[in-house]
Amino acid sequence: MTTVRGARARARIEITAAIKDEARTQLAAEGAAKLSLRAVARELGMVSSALYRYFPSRDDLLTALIVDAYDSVGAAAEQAAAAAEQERPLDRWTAVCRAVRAWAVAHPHEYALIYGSPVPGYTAPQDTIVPASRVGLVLIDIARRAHTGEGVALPPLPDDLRPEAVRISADIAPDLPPALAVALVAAWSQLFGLVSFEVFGQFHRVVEDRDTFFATAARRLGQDVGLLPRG
Amino acid sequence: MTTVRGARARARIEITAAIKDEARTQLAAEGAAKLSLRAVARELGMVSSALYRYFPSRDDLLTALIVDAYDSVGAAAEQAAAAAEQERPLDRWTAVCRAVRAWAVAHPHEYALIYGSPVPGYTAPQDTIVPASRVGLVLIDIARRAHTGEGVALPPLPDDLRPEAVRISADIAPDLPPALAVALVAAWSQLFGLVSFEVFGQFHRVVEDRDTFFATAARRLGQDVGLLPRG
DNA sequence: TCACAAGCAAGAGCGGTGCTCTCGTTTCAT
DNA sequence: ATGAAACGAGAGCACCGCTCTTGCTTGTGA
Repeated sequence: MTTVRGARARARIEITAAIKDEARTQLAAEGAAKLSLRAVARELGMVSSALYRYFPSRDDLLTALIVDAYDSVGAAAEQAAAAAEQERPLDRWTAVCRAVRAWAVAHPHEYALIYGSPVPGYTAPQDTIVPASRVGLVLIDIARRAHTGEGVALPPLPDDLRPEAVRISADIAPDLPPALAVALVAAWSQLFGLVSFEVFGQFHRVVEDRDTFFATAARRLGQDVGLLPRG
Repeated sequence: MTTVRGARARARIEITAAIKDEARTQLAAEGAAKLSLRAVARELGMVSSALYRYFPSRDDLLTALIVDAYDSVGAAAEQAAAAAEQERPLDRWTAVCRAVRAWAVAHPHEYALIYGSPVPGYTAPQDTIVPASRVGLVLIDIARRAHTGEGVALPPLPDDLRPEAVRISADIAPDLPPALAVALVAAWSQLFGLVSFEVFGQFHRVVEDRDTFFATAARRLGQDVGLLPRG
């Protein structure tokens, strides 16, 4: 069995969670740059060296927070998709986009952790790869159901992009046409361009009514992947 | 006259430049997080406290680097636009996009400084606002010349977005129709979504032939702001 | 059951950081 | 020429990530 063996193991789980919680609090308050292991330990009433029993280094703590953040935004996207189950593909698409944006606005520092400049080294740890794909999978699924349902309308693929489009399609969604796969990847990154500019303040004194602006932009993004505007 | 008054003022300019150069070197080598004032001073053969005569704090040094980076990518965009002077608007658009991407790939850490997570506090210093708009101005100018020339083709503006579109248009380009202004802002942010995902590694094991992928995506972005594909 | 290994908290300490303050010295303007 | 401003050097403060050692506690296998 994989049940908790005893008080020791249970305590370890609880303390690990408490460390991550406190770290998230400091992250939200001051940002990733000022997140300090010593301050976390201090706040938890333990000495800093004790914290290294749970996370081998500061970067490992950050990696754990990154994984959690990916899972959190991924769950938000999945939940939005499920809630819009009965709606038309384009409406489900925008619902998911808005959920991602809402999560980002609510957790700006966690968003910065996963979609801002890579903070630790330069290569993402292996643990983060799967959680990082959850939002993308939701978007792919919406497109897939539109494709097998009422169909999608896409412009033709340029000749020089066809080999790469075939490769991308094989990698992320072998059942979808290459033109759709490549449009999805582009829309995926452009969605986070919209969100990043809002969260990182590039829209300051440019866009005011960001809700409405984003809703329209997200809808056009959905049309760019071929989702049809109306019956 | 504003000429240099003496050896002292000349030395100050040179030392300030040397500090920024060395800081940029360390930035390119290790990233913004590991940029250390002491290390910069050490490398320049001066003591760390002397460096504070030139930059009041580490954040001020970073701000100076941010301004320079904005100017650098802005100059690259303007240069690309000038080089494509005679081409059709859509081709000039993609030329500018490719120049921005090329700059970002060549200077990933400087790119991260300006389009990644805000590193110092949360509000951008006043000095950065004007340089930050240079790329945007280039894109606006391309659209303006297309608009007053062969025209642009844009989908209708949703009713609920019209007030905000009018506001944006008045802010950034009063001579352009609101629908065009709002499309420009969206495309602007989406362009940096594409670039950020590539520079920050989100395309790892997803997109391989990034040159071709980006070229097509940038071209479609140009069409999204109404630039016409062919005569 | 009990000894032993593993897990754990605590403390001291190392090298590094941003930043401040003081103290002579050099440069410039009056 | 003299006084003010700018400057470089050094010491020092508080904090950081991280390591090592020292005892104590917990769980386990003989």
